Amino acid sequence: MNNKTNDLDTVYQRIWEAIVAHKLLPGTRLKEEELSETFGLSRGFVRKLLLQLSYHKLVNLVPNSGAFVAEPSPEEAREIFQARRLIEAELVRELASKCTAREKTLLQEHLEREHQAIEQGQQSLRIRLSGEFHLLIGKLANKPVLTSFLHEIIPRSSLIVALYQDAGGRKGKTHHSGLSCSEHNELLDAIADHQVERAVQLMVDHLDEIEAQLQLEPAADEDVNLKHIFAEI
Amino acid sequence: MNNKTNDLDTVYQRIWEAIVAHKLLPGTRLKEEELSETFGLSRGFVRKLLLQLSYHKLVNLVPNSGAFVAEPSPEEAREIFQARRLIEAELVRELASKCTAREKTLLQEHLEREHQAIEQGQQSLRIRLSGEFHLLIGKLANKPVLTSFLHEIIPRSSLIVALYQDAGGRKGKTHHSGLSCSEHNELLDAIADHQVERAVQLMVDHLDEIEAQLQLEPAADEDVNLKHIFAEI
DNA sequence: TGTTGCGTTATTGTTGACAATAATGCCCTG
DNA sequence: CAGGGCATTATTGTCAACAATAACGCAACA
Repeated sequence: MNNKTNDLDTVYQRIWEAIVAHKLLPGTRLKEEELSETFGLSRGFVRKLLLQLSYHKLVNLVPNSGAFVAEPSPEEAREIFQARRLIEAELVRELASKCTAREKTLLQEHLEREHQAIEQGQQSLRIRLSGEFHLLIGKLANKPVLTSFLHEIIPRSSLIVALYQDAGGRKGKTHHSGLSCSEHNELLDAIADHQVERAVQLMVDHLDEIEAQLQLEPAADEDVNLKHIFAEI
Repeated sequence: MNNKTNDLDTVYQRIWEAIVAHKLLPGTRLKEEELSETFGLSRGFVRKLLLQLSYHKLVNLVPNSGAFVAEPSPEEAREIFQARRLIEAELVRELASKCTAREKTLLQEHLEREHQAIEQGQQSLRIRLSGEFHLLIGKLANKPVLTSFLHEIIPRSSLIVALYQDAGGRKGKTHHSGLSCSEHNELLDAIADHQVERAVQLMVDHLDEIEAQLQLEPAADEDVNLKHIFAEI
């Protein structure tokens, strides 16, 4: 029962993967004691964990009530992608302007791992690596502030993609893993070749592509709306 | 000794004002027990408080060592302003496109309070209100994600301005309060008149103006650098 | 039968005591 | 007298018991 790897980051990642893999559905309540005995952590640690998850908007922390895995709205989803385009375009611009051979290698190695994950069918690993590619760009661009913003929204992006990609009608498109990876490859080439504006455009297109594959209908008018309507009091 | 207003937000704000007003100098250690008896809070609360301050990068939380008020580097300062230009240009663009009469009024009322603070010489209030004007723009633009980013960097901006504005040579420019406020006025007019690109330009210029008034020399080579140099181990 | 109020239970929030750790100063030794 | 190790002290980190709160179900009444 007790895995050896019970530090905060590991558990954080396990929960994150569970959420993204739809093992934990949006709205699910995460009870402190339950988590605490599942992972063999004290309740204090679980509390910290939930706090972190809530900072990243992966769970909703309601005072005196509990922690629930987040269900980002379509509006939220759209704004997340707007923010990503804004920030990542800038990061790519910076990196493409000054990308060294060493940095190119690092990006290539990362893409290689992405590729392996796809071949071996490790879906949740693939999603994580895909996100981390974008984070790596920010890191190499040497822009800690903008990159920290990315750290906040990329996990949310993953949740959004998991939620809206083939949630509704399931219109044939199962996974776009290969597409995403090839787009990453193309992007890397442009960055390494210092084709600044082309790289920027590729990044924007890439993000548009991901967003376009989501089924972001105007928002279902369920009973949930009651809460939203009266939340402003 | 025990003020009535000892909730978390209030204390957070008091500490923030102390930092920005240079009552608490960068590098100062904030001992948990000290804060706890100063504000009549339990150590647990103080811990939460410090955690929040560290999320906003106003204090540096070193494990097993303590909390120190942050000393943002010139590079950090520059990136903060770069990020602000990026984000706030977008927010202004959104708001200027769809600014209603009611929103105009809200902004005007805010500027009025700013004006009063200047007249009455309430410096720290003025700084806070000035930041809150920018946050209000984000809020009215109805972009929670981008606005949450602003919430993270505007307090840092205030700290940076306090640190670098008349820190070094003190070259005659004491305060630019009036300037900043008049720029806010001009910006408001452009937004309310739906002059989108002009408003965007005014915002960028405004932020440039603030940054230009800072003395961001390459970084003072004090003993502090030792820490930075060996921090990468 | 539907609803309102109350009592019980389950869950979160807080606190204070204790453990672990790092800073400090002292003493002992070369 | 300088340097290194050790003991002391000050400070942070953790935990477990307790308090507060909200969810739930039951029962009484209209």
